[in-house]
Amino acid sequence: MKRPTIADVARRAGVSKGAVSYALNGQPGVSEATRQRILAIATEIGFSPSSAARALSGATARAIGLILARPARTLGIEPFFMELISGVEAELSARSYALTLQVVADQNAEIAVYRRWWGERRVDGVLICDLRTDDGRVPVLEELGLPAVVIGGPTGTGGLPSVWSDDAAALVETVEYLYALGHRRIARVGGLPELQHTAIRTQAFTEVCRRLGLAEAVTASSDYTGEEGARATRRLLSSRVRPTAMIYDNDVMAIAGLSVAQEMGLAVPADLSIVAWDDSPLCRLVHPPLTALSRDIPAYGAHAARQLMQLIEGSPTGGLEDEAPQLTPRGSTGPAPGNR
Amino acid sequence: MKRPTIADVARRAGVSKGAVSYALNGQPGVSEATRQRILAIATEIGFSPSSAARALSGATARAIGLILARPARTLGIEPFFMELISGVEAELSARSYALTLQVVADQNAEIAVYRRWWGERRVDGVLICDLRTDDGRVPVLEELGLPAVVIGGPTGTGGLPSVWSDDAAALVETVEYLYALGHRRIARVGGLPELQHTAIRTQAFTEVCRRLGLAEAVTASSDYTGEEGARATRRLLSSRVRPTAMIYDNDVMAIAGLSVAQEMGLAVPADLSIVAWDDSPLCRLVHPPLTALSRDIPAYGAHAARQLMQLIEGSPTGGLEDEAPQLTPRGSTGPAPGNR
DNA sequence: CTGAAAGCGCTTACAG
DNA sequence: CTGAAAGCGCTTACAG
Repeated sequence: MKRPTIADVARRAGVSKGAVSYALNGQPGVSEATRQRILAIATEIGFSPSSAARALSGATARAIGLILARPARTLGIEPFFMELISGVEAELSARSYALTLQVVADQNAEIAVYRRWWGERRVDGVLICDLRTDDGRVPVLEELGLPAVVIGGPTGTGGLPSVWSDDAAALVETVEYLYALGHRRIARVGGLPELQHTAIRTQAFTEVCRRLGLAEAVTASSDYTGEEGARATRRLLSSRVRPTAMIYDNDVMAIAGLSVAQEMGLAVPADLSIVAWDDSPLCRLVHPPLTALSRDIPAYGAHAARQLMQLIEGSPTGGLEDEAPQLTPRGSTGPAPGNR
Repeated sequence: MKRPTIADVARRAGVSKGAVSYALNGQPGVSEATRQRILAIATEIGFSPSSAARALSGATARAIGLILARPARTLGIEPFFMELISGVEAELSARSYALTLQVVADQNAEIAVYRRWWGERRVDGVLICDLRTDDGRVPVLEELGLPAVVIGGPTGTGGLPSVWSDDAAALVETVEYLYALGHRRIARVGGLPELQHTAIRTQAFTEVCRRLGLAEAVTASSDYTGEEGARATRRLLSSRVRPTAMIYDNDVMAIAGLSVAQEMGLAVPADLSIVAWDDSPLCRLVHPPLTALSRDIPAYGAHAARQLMQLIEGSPTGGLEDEAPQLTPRGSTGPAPGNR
């Protein structure tokens, strides 16, 4: 089956190729009656303009890129990325933009792909995740002039617009909530320390603990896997004065922490309160269900995609502060031991 | 910054554009010395050939498509898709192929996107997931002549090659293992009944139970969410003669089932044995860790991608049977009650 | 081994 | 409002 081209539509409509192009793209230059006739014929013979030809004649590639630079084993277990992608897609598909996804080993590989995509004109813009402190991708994207929106921030994004949420505020709210429940020894299992949002949360944690006069404000670092979450929990719960509340930087580690607590004979929340960052269906699967910091991740992705579309279309955009994560109390948090 | 074109490379090398093209694509027609000089210049000025121009002049788009037609909420919680994608990517990136990903609401939307991609020449081929019994995508892809590999099967794929694993054999092995442990009342919480692999598993389950003389071979249907897994478990465990072992079609439902058992005061595995299909790190996070049917999902994705590459390059391919899922016993299965 | 040229299928000024 | 034509950046026969 030969794929129809614009010439086929033009011939059947008895007009020039230019007229078909104008009709399809909603440009002035054809009468309304002609436009309708052309559109009907295009639909009838199943014509879609070649994306390559369009891109080559100066229009856009109608595709954006997203690169994930995490090991496959941590990508799969975190619902975050799939939820983000589905939100991005919702925004893109409304405009028939495609999403080009790539999974790479590290940031150098990621940067190489940006350079290649730029040279190939394969994408009109990119969304970048997992912002690091002093992120090497930012200057490269700025140098290339490849439109980019950072998912994260708001600092360290150079001149790139970002879509971000106020993690510091959410962390402060969480610690104050635990403090109100009587907790005085609060520990935290943080994510990869080189990630910007980890640093923001760690700093907020340290500051609010100091302000409230909590001495033992330990943050353990991890790689988001259940194994590391369990190991960090075991270590913290084995310390001389063990914490009565723990905050985890993702749901998988929180669930692993819950298991460790149970294995060590501690009741949750009677002996230990647990809070998970990034709510997910997993948090409601376990017993007790986990108190979590919830946010609408698909919406987050959709907002980032919308900002990028704007940027590609040439409207300046200053980025967007999304809603801060909401503390959603469930069964895993309660009054501190000896405080009931 | 203006992006360099093939003409820039040709000018600096003092050759024609044709010569540059031959050099870059490893075609005969240039001397080795010239080729090396051209390649060095291309690297130096950061030249990558425009994917649009390449695609337009008859070469391939160097992209394949993958469409996921599941609701966002079930996409995120199942590690399956991300693991599959990371395996696909590993195969693609070695050849600098891009992956175009789309998330749609239903199969009609999916078919519409295939038609559009074909018309746009946006992808050279597609990978299709979640094969249904009497799947509407198969005849459309065959009619279009869009190269496609089915992830699933091996039946119901029409003339399309498929990469599949022997789910029936794995299910039989599982039931026989539970039977050997003394279980005589085994129930199953299956996935979406319209999916081909669900049907295959259900049929295998029914047959092996009949062969072993197990009367109560109930299969409950579900949508893979924890909520439905929990509901089905509650219903099955409340029946007059409750099962002593349960098999779940995904890990999330198995974890939900474990929670329900605990909530109903049943010890796992003393009162109830649990088996999860598709092992994942989640299965090792809970207590007891779940016995599971494990397979290498990234490898599965990589194999499918490789088959598709072959198909695109014109080599006929008959599909591939991947390894059957392996039963991995952990703490959630044990002797049937009264059989210890 | 190399160069000049046609052509892929669009978009978009430029004439009429 | 419409048509003829140039041009996007490649690839690939076709001459030399």
